[in-house]
Amino acid sequence: MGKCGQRYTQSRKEIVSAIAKYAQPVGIADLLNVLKELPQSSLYRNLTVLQEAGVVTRVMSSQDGGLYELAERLTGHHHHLVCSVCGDVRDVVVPDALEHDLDAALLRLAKREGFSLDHHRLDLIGRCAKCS
Amino acid sequence: MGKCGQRYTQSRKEIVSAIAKYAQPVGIADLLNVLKELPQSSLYRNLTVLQEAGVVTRVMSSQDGGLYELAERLTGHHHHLVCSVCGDVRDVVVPDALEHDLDAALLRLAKREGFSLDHHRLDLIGRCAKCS
DNA sequence: TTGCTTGCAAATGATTTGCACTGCT
DNA sequence: AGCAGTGCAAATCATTTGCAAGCAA
Repeated sequence: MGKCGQRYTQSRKEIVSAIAKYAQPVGIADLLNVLKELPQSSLYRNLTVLQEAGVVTRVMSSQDGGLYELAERLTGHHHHLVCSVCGDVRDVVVPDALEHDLDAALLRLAKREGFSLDHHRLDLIGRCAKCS
Repeated sequence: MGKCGQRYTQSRKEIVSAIAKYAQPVGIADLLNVLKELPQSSLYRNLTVLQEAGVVTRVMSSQDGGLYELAERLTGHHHHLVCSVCGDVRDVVVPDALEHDLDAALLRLAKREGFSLDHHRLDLIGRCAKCS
């Protein structure tokens, strides 16, 4: 991992690969369930470290308890389908053309507001197939 | 308000007008600070009711503690500039043309995924003028 | 008078932290 | 040796809830 003194320990590897196994953001409970021997305090601590290291990202869900996923630089840029009924979150990729137009427009907008844009976050809210 | 048996009580009016006074999403702490005589349990309870009544919306912030704002049907559709340094959230309106294209594209996308789209949420992440 | 509201205090649940200990390097 | 990582239990913070009393329709 590197820069500072963080080590890429066994636990951290396991956490990352556990998250990687899912095709969508994972909650703490699920992770604990998979990594049975890992105490939750360690999970939390490691997730924080991994976040700072830019390896994982925390996704805000309306449901309590945050969800975690691999950082975009590992998975590619994507957005989320958020089911407002069951709280399920799934990844989607929007067409490049749209993404491009969006970026251009948002950059212009941000500039006008004196805001230095880093990236954007786009969620589609609605009902998943199950909850329709 | 109406449909069910919810009443538009004094406290609720005060909460709504307190939120309305801000030009941006407000945190619980700020609200309590303005509505000094209101116990926080009542604040929480009333915010929940107001949310269900479609009057206020809860905005997820990376910082702990949610932020609240008036529902879009009262303020108009808008998005957020989120400062990743100080956590400040400010409203922005994006050009109609873009909004329109976005909606069209997202609707198509959602349909393809078997997801029934209700609305979208778009945040611009970066640094506000102060934190640049 | 029936049912929604309120306050208060206590309960919850998610996340964080202190501390002593283990393990890399 | 010296710093980073770990477990556990206790602490913290935001939010929720039970209950008895107040108020509006």
